[in-house]
Amino acid sequence: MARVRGDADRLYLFIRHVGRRLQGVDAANGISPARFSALVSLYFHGVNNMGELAAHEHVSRPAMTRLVRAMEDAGLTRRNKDTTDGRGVRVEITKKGRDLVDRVRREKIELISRHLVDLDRKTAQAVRAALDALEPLQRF
Amino acid sequence: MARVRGDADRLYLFIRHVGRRLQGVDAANGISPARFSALVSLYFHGVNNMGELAAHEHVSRPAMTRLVRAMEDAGLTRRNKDTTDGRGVRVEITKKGRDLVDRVRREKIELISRHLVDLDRKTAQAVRAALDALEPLQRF
DNA sequence: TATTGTTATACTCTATAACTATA
DNA sequence: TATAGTTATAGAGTATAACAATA
Repeated sequence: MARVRGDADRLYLFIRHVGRRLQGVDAANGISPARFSALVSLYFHGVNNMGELAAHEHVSRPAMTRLVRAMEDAGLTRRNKDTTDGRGVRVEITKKGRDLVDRVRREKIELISRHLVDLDRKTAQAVRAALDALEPLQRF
Repeated sequence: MARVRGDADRLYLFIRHVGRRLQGVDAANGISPARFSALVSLYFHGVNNMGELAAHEHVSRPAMTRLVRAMEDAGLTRRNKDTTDGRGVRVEITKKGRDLVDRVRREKIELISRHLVDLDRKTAQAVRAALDALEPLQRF
């Protein structure tokens, strides 16, 4: 058990440090982590209703209203009325938004890939096995 | 190489999701991620000079001044003059601060451990091997 | 009445520029 | 002059409460 706690501690520090480093890529591309994250939800997760988006991002609805307005001002998203519910708003990612996500995502993956590409086959398999095993940790 | 990029993508998403979940532990303990991170630097990394602390946390000095003041108001740190340089400030973590870090850290590690403890021996070894291999990713 | 989204308000974190005190 | 730290100011993100429009 002491060993498990040691591993958990290492994993925690790893996530903290690498996570911080990846945020730097957002900044270098002129987008905040909060906006980038919302944009990814719009792009890949098919979430485009305002309230759903707030829930998906674990953020209050007023906060999401502001994020969406900022993204809209930057030309990254568009806003449409919900035809089935007069109260609702559908948020849509623009081409410019998709291009930005593609670019930032590519840079982050490159950054990580540079380290993975040098691993020998056995170690690469260990990384894959670890990711498989740790997948449940992502659910929340 | 396509495989490496796929692994990098999975690792990126893993860090994003688990990182967000761990931040919730800070909030549940009434401390912001920024303050908790600075407190950890004071506790474990022997950094206690104001400017050093700002650099270590990748934050401007004015921002660190505010974080330290807030932690001080909460009784988590103490402030001493630097005896060798009249301009300098030494920040010291209090018992209350150490207790908080211990508690939050324990909760985060427990959260991760719950998933690691169920792994079979071979998978646990894969996780360790992965952490060893990915260590260079933490340097920045 | 309940729900969706917005506005109002307030607090935290952040950076840059200007300032004070010491080196 | 240069450096350590602070204060001043401004911008972004966040939440809760109060509100509008629609269901």
